[in-house]
Amino acid sequence: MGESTLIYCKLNKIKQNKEFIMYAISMAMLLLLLRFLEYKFLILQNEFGLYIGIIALFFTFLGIWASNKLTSPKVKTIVIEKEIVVEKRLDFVVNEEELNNRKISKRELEVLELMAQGLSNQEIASRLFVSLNTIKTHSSNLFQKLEVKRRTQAIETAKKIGIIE
Amino acid sequence: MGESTLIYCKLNKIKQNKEFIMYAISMAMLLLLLRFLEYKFLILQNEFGLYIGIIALFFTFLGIWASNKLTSPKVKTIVIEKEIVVEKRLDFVVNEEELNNRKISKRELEVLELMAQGLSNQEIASRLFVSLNTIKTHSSNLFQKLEVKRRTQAIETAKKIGIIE
DNA sequence: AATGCAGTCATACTTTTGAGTGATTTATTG
DNA sequence: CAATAAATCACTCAAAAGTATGACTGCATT
Repeated sequence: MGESTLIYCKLNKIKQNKEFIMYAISMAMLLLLLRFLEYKFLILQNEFGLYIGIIALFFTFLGIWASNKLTSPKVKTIVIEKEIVVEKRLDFVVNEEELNNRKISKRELEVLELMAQGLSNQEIASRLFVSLNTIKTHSSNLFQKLEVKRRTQAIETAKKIGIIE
Repeated sequence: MGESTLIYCKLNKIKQNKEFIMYAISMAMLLLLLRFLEYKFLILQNEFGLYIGIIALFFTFLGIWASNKLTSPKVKTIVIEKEIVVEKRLDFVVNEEELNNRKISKRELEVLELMAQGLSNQEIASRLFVSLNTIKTHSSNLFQKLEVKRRTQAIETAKKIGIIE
């Protein structure tokens, strides 16, 4: 009786109850088959039936234990690829080299940025608290430095060479 | 001797040699222990030794089989996060919805694109083999549909709502 | 002290852009 | 067939953009 509780505990520990119940039933049937064979071929005496059963049980669980403990576990690996879209515009940095090469001043860059936002010269002038003529001068100088003729081209070029976002 | 080669073949088939060699050794020792017990307690006769061994082997492999076949495999889910840097310009698709909602025609869109490239109205007219006045009409209509006042604003808005690159 | 540069502003002038209006032609669609 | 939308063009007028030139200031470098 002490043995059966120990077996029960082991079964609990393994935690695959359903399969082991099925297995226990098949095992019990095999034992019955053996008992039947005892009488058929007169190989065993009655008093040794229990002993054979214990041997069978012991080696069965030894096999289970060996398989569970010494065998590397079956692992089914499912690889899920999760796509993460990275926005490119987040890490915008001003191309300092172009600014230096073309000698574009801070003020000119300011004007260029407001231009790209679609402001008129008058609006830029008001925003920066200077006269309309000053903005015209700045933009004229800008066009020369960017080698363009119009503000739309200036915006296009400036974005391409990376001096505005 | 036929038995041991059979066992060896089965062990080979299972392909977990090292653990099963250890197991085989421990099993052999247990059989020796049982043989020792045979003489100690006089439970078994010599002629049944082979029978006991077969029973032990059979139930051992039954246990191994049961453990391997009836055990559900452990599912290991590996989530691989795959970073995809999206070039904003590469996968550009025209926002058809905005075009339809604002009722911007094909020709107007053409003019808008050339505008964004920095062309003047006269240059656009020459490019499309139409008169300057036609381009003016197109751009005027565009500005109304985009709810802007200037071409620079038109470009800005058009890019934002995704109707041009 | 002299030089150079960025930033400012002005004046005069030309070109481009844009608003407003109206008209014609050509498909397409109900 | 009539209605509609798209595309075309013209004309006028006003506003904005852009060119060219010169000048003044403050600041830093030489």
